[in-house]
Amino acid sequence: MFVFDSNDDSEVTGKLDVTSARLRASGVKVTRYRIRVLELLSNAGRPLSHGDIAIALSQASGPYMDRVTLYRVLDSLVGKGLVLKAVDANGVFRYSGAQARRPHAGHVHFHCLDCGGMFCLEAKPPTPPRLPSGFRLREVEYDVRGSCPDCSEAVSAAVA
Amino acid sequence: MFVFDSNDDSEVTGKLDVTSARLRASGVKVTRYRIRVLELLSNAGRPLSHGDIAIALSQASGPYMDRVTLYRVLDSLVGKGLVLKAVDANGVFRYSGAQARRPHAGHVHFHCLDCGGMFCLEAKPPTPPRLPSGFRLREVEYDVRGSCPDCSEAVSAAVA
DNA sequence: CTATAAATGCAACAATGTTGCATTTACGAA
DNA sequence: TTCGTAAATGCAACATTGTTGCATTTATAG
Repeated sequence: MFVFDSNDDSEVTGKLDVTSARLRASGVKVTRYRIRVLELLSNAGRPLSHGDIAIALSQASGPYMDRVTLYRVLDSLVGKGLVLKAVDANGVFRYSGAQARRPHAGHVHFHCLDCGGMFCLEAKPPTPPRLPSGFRLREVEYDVRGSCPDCSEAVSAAVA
Repeated sequence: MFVFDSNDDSEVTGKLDVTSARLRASGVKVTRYRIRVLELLSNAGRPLSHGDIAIALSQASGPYMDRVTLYRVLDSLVGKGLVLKAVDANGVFRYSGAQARRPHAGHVHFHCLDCGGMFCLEAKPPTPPRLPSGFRLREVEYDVRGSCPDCSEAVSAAVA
C-alpha cells in the first residue's frame, strides 16, 4: 500500500489525506481551497451551485474565499474529472463530486421546481437514441423535474 | 380534426392569418411582435436563444424590438403553450415553436457542443424513471449532446 | 369612437460567469 | 532548508443573460 510521507500525524487528518491524495494524483497543486471544495462536493450527495458552495464555505470556519477563485477551483476540478458539471432547469451550473460515478454510466438528476434543490436518483439513465447519420454523440443529460418530498407535502398541506 | 375558421382566403396572407389565429385562439392580444416571433420560431426548425431571435429580427426588415419586450413576448408565448422553453448545455434558454409537438410526447434535443446549435430529433423520449416515494414528477428534460454533421465533418477534415 | 387593460420602450437592477493583472503560495530542485 | 518558478489567489472590472418598475402606446371590446 502506498502512503504519503506521513503527515497524517493525528486522528483528525484521515479524510483530508484522502482528498489531498486524490488531488495530488490528478496532477494539480494541493491547496486548502481545492481540498475544502472537493471535500464538500464529495459529501454533499447532490449537485451544488456556485452559490450553494459559497454559502456553505462561508458558514464553515476557515479563510475567506474569493468568488472568482471558487469558479477557478471548480473549473480545475472539473478539468481533472474529480467533479461533474451540469446545468439545472434555471440555467445555473451545478457541481457534484465524481467519486460515486460508475464508469460507463451517466448521471440522473431530479430537480425540484419549487425549492430549487437537486437530488441524485438511483434509476439507470435511458439508452441514448439512434442519431441521424452525421451526428456524433458525446454526452447525454437526463433531467427529471417536479416536486421533492418536502415540497410535495407543503402543497398537500396548503390544499387540505 | 380541428380546423380554424378558414381565414385561409388568399395566397399571401395565409401564413400570417394562421399565426394570428393561433394567437387569438390563445387569448392574447395579436401584436406585430408576437406574430413575428411566433412565425420565426415556427419556421426555425430548431430551438433559438433570445440572442438568436434578436439577431434574426434585427436583420429582417421591420420595427425595432426592445430586448425586454422580446423576453416578455417569449414568456407570453410559453405561458400559452405556443412555444417551448428549455435550457441548453451552456445554461442559456432556448425557445422552439410548439406546433410540431405531438401531444403526450416530450421533446428530444441534440445540442452541438462545437457550434452551439440545437436540433430536434425524431427519436421518442424515454419513459420517465420510477421515483422514490414522495417525489412528484412534472417534466422531463432529455438532452443529447455531441457534434452535428457539419462540425463532425470539420473535425474529420482537420484530422485527415 | 372611446375606455381600458395589455403591450411596449426605457432605465435600472440582479444573478451568474469571465478576464487581466499584481501578489502570494505550493512544491520541485539546489 | 532555502530558493526559483509556475500555479493559485484576490481584486477590480467587465460580459452576458435575465428581471423589475414605470411611463407611454396600442389592441380591442363595448
